[in-house]
Amino acid sequence: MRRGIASVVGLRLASTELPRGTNRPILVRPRPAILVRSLAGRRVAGVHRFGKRIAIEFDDDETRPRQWLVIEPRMTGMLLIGRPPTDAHVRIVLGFASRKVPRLLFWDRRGLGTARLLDEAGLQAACGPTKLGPDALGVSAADLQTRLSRSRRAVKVALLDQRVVAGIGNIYAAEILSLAGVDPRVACRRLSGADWDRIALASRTILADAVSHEGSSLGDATYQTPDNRFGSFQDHHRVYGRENQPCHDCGTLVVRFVQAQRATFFCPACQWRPRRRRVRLQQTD
DNA sequence: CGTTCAACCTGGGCGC
DNA sequence: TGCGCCCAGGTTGAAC
Repeated sequence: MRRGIASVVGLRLASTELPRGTNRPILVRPRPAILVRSLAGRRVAGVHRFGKRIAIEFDDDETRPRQWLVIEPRMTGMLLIGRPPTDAHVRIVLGFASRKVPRLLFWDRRGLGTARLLDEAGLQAACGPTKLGPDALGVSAADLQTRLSRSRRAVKVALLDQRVVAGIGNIYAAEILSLAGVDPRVACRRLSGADWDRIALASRTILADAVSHEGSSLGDATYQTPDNRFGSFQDHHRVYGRENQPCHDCGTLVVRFVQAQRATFFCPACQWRPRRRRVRLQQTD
């Protein structure tokens, strides 16, 4: 998404529109009238990604400090230079005086996304290390181990915590643990160093692979790149969305269950619980 | 500290 | 065809 909108860098804003949402408008800060005025005539100095968030950076000028429009697409939000899937649900239209890139849209069907114009301190508070852990595309086993080795949380739930590691969502948490061969239900403190090695490697591998396939475009969240290409990573999913279908590695049927109010998919044969260290009573069968 | 639940929304899919 | 449910790449805060 970030790379797809990089062509707006250097362009100057000619207009900002916030079309009325159907029911409730998406969360925009500051309120629309002020946001529009704050953005008028600004030049885009850069586009950045912090975990799942995109930050469009605007130069400072005589009256205004350097600021960042931080966009959280959440479930169905997309940044588009091309056409929106529907005319409804266009939330923000940034117009540029450019033939090549006349506009950048934030489209969000469900409207759960947010957009906030922040100064340096606000950016730090929203996207700094207190809110976001190391990026999942480059996370190391040591990063994960120092944050989670004493945690009692189930490893899949912990991987979804953006303060632990930034950028892993529900699809990729399942895919990462599948590749790593780790049971999503296991408490973090039960995992070994070798487990963390495999999880960190799987995180980097799965996300790099997903990015190169331009994401997963499935039913609800039909992701499109900013220039309207659909992702294809859904065709490479090991477990996500594959309930009752055979595991590609062993043929066992993929299981779906709910964990922290989110669907979890895993192969119960390839992703086993580690044996408890505590001695168990002998079974007398 | 960890888990569960509700809330914020729209719309596709499914069973009846 | 219509209706009611369940489900969905997310985050937050309250309650237990």
